[in-house]
Amino acid sequence: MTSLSTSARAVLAELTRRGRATRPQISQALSLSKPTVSTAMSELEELGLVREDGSVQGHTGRSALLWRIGEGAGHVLGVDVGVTRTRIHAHALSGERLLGVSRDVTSPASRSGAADLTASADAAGALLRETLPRLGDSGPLRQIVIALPTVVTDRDPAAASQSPEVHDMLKALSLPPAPLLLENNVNCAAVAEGNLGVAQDAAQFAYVQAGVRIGAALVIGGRLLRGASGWAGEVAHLPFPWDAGREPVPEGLERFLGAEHLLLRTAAAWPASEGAPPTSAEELFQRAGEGCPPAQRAVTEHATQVGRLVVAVVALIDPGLVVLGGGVGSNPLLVQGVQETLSTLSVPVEIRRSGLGATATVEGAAVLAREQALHRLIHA
Amino acid sequence: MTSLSTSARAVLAELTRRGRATRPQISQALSLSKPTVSTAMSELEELGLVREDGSVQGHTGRSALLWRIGEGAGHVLGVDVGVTRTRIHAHALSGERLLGVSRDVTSPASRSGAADLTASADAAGALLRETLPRLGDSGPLRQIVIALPTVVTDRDPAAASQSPEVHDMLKALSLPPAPLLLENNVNCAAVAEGNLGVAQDAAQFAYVQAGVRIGAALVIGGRLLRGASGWAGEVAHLPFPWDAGREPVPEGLERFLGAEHLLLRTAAAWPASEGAPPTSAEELFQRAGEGCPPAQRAVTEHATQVGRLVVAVVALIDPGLVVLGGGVGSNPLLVQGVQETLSTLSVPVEIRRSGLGATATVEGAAVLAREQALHRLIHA
DNA sequence: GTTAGTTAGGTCATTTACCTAACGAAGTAG
DNA sequence: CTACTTCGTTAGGTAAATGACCTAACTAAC
Repeated sequence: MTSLSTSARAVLAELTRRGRATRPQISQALSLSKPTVSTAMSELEELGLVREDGSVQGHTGRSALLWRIGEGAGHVLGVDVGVTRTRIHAHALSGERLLGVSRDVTSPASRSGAADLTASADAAGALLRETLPRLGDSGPLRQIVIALPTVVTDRDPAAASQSPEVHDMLKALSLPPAPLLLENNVNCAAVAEGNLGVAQDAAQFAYVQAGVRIGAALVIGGRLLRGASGWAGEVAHLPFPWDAGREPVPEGLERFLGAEHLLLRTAAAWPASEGAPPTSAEELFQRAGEGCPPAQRAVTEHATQVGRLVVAVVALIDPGLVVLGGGVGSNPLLVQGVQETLSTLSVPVEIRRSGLGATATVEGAAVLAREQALHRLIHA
Repeated sequence: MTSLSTSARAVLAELTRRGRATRPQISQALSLSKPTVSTAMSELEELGLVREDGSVQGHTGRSALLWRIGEGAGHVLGVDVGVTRTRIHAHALSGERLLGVSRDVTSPASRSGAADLTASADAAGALLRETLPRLGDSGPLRQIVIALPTVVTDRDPAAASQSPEVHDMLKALSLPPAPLLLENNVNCAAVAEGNLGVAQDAAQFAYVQAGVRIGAALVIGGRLLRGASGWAGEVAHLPFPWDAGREPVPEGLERFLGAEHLLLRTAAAWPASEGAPPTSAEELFQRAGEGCPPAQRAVTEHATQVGRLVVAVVALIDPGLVVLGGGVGSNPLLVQGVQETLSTLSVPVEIRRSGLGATATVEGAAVLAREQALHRLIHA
């Protein structure tokens, strides 16, 4: 493809920011003259990257044509290779969703919570092969982002597939040929919160996911903080307990704050008079909401501990906003307890609960894929 | 001043990166033609921003002239308003140091460790008035950065001086008219490590300062991570102890890891057979180095606790490199202990001790001032 | 000492990528 | 219908950067 002119790149970038826009709008936003915007737009139209889409009427004066990203710009895939369920979303480069499908991972490993990537990848691969033909003509596939429930040391699959586990997973997926990036699933969920969820207005925020496992992600100025080798946000490795006299356990926080251990602790403290203890986090929270005292005690205690993790995050990086997500973290009862724990802190911070649910990860992957594809189109 | 042309800006930026460079070097680095670089350089020379400085000989072919930032580019001031000592460094925009002076703060408050900004500002103001005339003709003063031992919520003094404490401090300083920014002292020290110290090769790193007080700073991609309201790195507010059964103390970590409490704990555990316990952190570390068992025990224990703080930093943001600084933190014995504590962690990380000493903060302030001044020259 | 080869640095016509000005087209307001 | 406003195109102009070419200055080798 011939390279775009500078002004065409600028116009394309502005158009992706606005979704739909008229040439006079773009002209004013970029401080470019009308002829310059017109020639740039023609250049983009000839490549199929933009197309006319209606016009603005009702104002005085001649009505302006509206423009948007066209079909020739192509589409992207977000793939969530999850432990219990795998999901695929396809988005056009214009931002509209073309497709969203999901499927359970049926494998013995999925119940223990251990990350059996191959089983998940098999499921995702099958789903992909059924789904891709349904996309029809949506232009070229420009980018795939795969969300993984593991630390992603190398986002570039060429480097990452030197690890046999990743290599096997990629083979099982049998992806169509397109640029590919790997990303951590918590990072993806955080991106979704920033673009589609409750953190859209925040310049920076922290995302803390509490569920079967516990993880965090940081977004600063719209960019993920990945760390020197992809380990940023892996709070499972925090020393816990952290006390002067006691030796902390490696992976201590994971064992302490994960859903499984929450249930074990709850069961241990459960009085016989209340019947059988809850067998899932959902049940525990439901019974706490119904006023069952031992369930309330367990939830309060757990919220306090998650709150201390949040305090640590806030004291270190002062995100201004913390979004709580995940099966346990997005529960309103938990959010309230976390807020109380934070009240002693002098750092100003807001807590919000995620409203995106289980699809946050795929949506984030799709957003990242679209961003990456647009970046390549615009800056190269 | 008339505005610079685009190519002149690019040439100036490249020249500040390289210090000294020839036109062909710049031409190649920026992919600009030789005539373009030459005209841009003439433009800069006419404004006094650059000047010839020797030539490169010994190579085959005609020898190229070397260029550097000139005197007309002016100079900047870094001011460290410290609790016990105040320092001022003046740097030319070329980077070379013009002046470095310091003075003790004589005030009752300085001994208790409480931040009496006014006393420090009085001392800094007096030092400034004596020092400025010595600068001679170094061109215009383009930027002042003041390092403060407090949280800096607003770097812009216009906004910050709404707080009476900051307002009084600025009044006591009676600064010459020039653009002014405030910055946290630990942040400044971290910048110094990244530009002049042991972190020059690191794309990102964390700086942990342990001394009378404890603080941290994060540098990502050459930029300070300041947080939403300037509280990033204020690890003093971390909950401690952090245990399931115990209630953490607000400001707990500060009380636990500060030098004063290290000495109190050491004295409490000091056996009568060893004579009087150490009265300063320097003495404690010296006696530990000489093989005194109770001193060694105290140092080891303290290193373990600092190590756990470092583990928390690493688990959250994976900096890849952690620089230990401050009166206590930069001691080799402490660094060793921290390294051992980190050995259980699966995140790859390197620990280095700061070699800059007590001037790190001013130097960082001067570096920030120079960066800011260059940024304004180049991008406006 | 001389000459060949290489690199620095300047001059000038040309291209590129914008801009402003002006005008017809297409809408609204009265 | 007339007056007015805004859109979008055409024509002409300009500043910045380029490529091609030349001279200057230096090194290496004979």
